[in-house]
This record gives sequence, structure tokens and C-alpha cells, in this order.
Amino acid sequence: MKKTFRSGCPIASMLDIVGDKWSLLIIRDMLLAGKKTFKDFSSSIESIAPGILSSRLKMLESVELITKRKLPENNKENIYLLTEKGIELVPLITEMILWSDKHVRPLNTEMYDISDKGFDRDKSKVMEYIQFNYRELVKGLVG
Amino acid sequence: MKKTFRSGCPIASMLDIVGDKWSLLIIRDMLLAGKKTFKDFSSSIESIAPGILSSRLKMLESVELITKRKLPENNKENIYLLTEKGIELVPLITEMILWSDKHVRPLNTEMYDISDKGFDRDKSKVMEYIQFNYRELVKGLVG
DNA sequence: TAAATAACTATTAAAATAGTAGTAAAAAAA
DNA sequence: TTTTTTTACTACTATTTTAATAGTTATTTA
Repeated sequence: MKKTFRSGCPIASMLDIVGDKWSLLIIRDMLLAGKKTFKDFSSSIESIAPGILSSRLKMLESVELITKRKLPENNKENIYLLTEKGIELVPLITEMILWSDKHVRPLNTEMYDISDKGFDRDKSKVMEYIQFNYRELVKGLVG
Repeated sequence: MKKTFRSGCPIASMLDIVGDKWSLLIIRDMLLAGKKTFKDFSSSIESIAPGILSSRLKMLESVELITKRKLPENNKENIYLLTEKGIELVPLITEMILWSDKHVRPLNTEMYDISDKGFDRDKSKVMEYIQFNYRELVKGLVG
């Protein structure tokens, strides 16, 4: 069996879990677009390949950032939901958006605007709102 | 020439720049350990290979997260320093440390402690201190 | 009962990372 | 002044990861 962690550094250890090219985009789609099925994630603008998506979902489940379940009325779809641990990535994702909006936008003329979300004006309020909102979604689905 | 950005998403765009396995660890070493030469970075606990280090430094320089220069009294060493853009990654790195300390620590028994840095008690103060401290280091070297 | 949908797995190709050895220029030591 | 050491890499091969596409199985809809 392979070693999971390169070192005792918290930053490196975090990257060893979600520091690949896709994990944080899957989490983004869950938090900000309410996506929850394999098909939902497959339809992201960045087109993740099914094999990669499959392996990432398994990995995220293994470290308990997400759960996988079926809903009573639907035996076909698998529903992937963030755990509390996953929901608590919102502050990190918020900082990513803010830094990128300020410093990467000049390099990527296609970058879309986030001012409508209010991040720039009221960071911690928006963070709380996204978390609250996602917790409500989970409650609505699984109680 | 290869496309740099997968999409117009700020999160994806940021990952397209610093979302590899090493860039943020190089930046960590600059901010938190004052590292500044090729040799310094080579000596990190995670042992980055020289070819990778070389390509990452070039890339980070190309997007102006770092600068490369020689100091007057030393024509052998190249000094790599963060730009303002790079220094402004501190809030992101802080969130990484906090999340990892809380949620990854249980998975990595070797993780070292960060309470001595005071992150947990006074997040924004520590952030400001790290940034101030790094700016002073830069001033001390290049004015 | 047939067609469509969802969630994958399998396979091969391409790209990124890892590990090690070697080179050139500058500085320090002899 | 010559030799050795140090610094900053480049070059190369091997391994691992990611990409792209086709195919399989189970469930639901028509």
C-alpha cells in the first residue's frame, strides 16, 4: 500500500488529499451549483473524464469529505453529498475566488464575474450563506 | 501553444496556475521559512526533484507570482522572491492550515503542531504578521 | 417489451512527476 | 594559481497520473 502523506506539514497534507486537478471543482459544483449525481458532475464546463471522476469520488468518500447514497424513491441514481468536513471548505474556496478574481482575471479574459454573488463586499456573510444553503439542501434530501 | 485555462471559473483558473503538487509548497517555504534560493527549495522535507523545481519556478515567474534576481555581492546564487500578488496568497494558505489542522490531522498522525504560530486564536492578526514579515525580508534584500 | 438513462469500468494514449546523473559557472580553499 | 566545493541548473529514463473514448450493467420510462 502507498503512502498517503508526503510529510507532517498541514499544507502538504491537505494537498495530498484535495490538491489534484479535480477534487475542488467537484466540491465547487456541490456547494455552488447543488450538483449531486455522477451525471451532474460529468456535465461540468471543464469536462472531467468518467474514469477520473469515478476515482475522485471514491477517494473523497474514503476520507469522508462526501457520502454516497441512494434516495428511497430512486434506485438508479447515486446521490453524493458533502459532509460537514466538506462544507467547511467554504472559507478556503472563498479565498480562492477572491484571489483569483483579483490576480488571475487579468490573465484569463474569459473569466466570469462573481460580483453578483457579493463575495467582494461581504465575504463572511456570503460564506455563511453558502454553508447554510448547502446544509438546507442536505436536510431537504435526507433529513 | 497549449491552452492555460480550462474555463472561465475563477476557482478552476487558479488551480490551472498553482493547482499542481508543488507550487503552493514552494510559496509556503518562501512565506513561512524565508527560503529564497534553488538550494533552499531543494532541501524541503518533501524532496522536490530538481527538474520539477526548475519548471515550477519558471512558471511562477512567468505569471509574476515570484521574481528572480541576483544580489550585487553574490553572482552565484539566484534569489527568488514573492511579488505582492504572491504575498496575497497568505489568506488562502492560512485557511488551508486551519482546515487541515482540524480535519486532516486525524488522518495524519505525523502532522506537526501549528498552535505555536497562533493561527487558531487570531487568524487575521497572524495573516497580517506573516505578510508584514515577508515584506520586511524583501525590503532588507532589495530595498 | 424496447428504448433510454445513469453509473460506472476498461482500455489505450498522452502528459506530468520522480529519481538520478551530469554540466557549467562562480566562489572558496589549498 | 590551481583545485575543490558550491550553486543552479539540464538531460535522461522510469513510473505514475490524467485524458479520451468505447463498452457494460442495472434501472426506469415509453
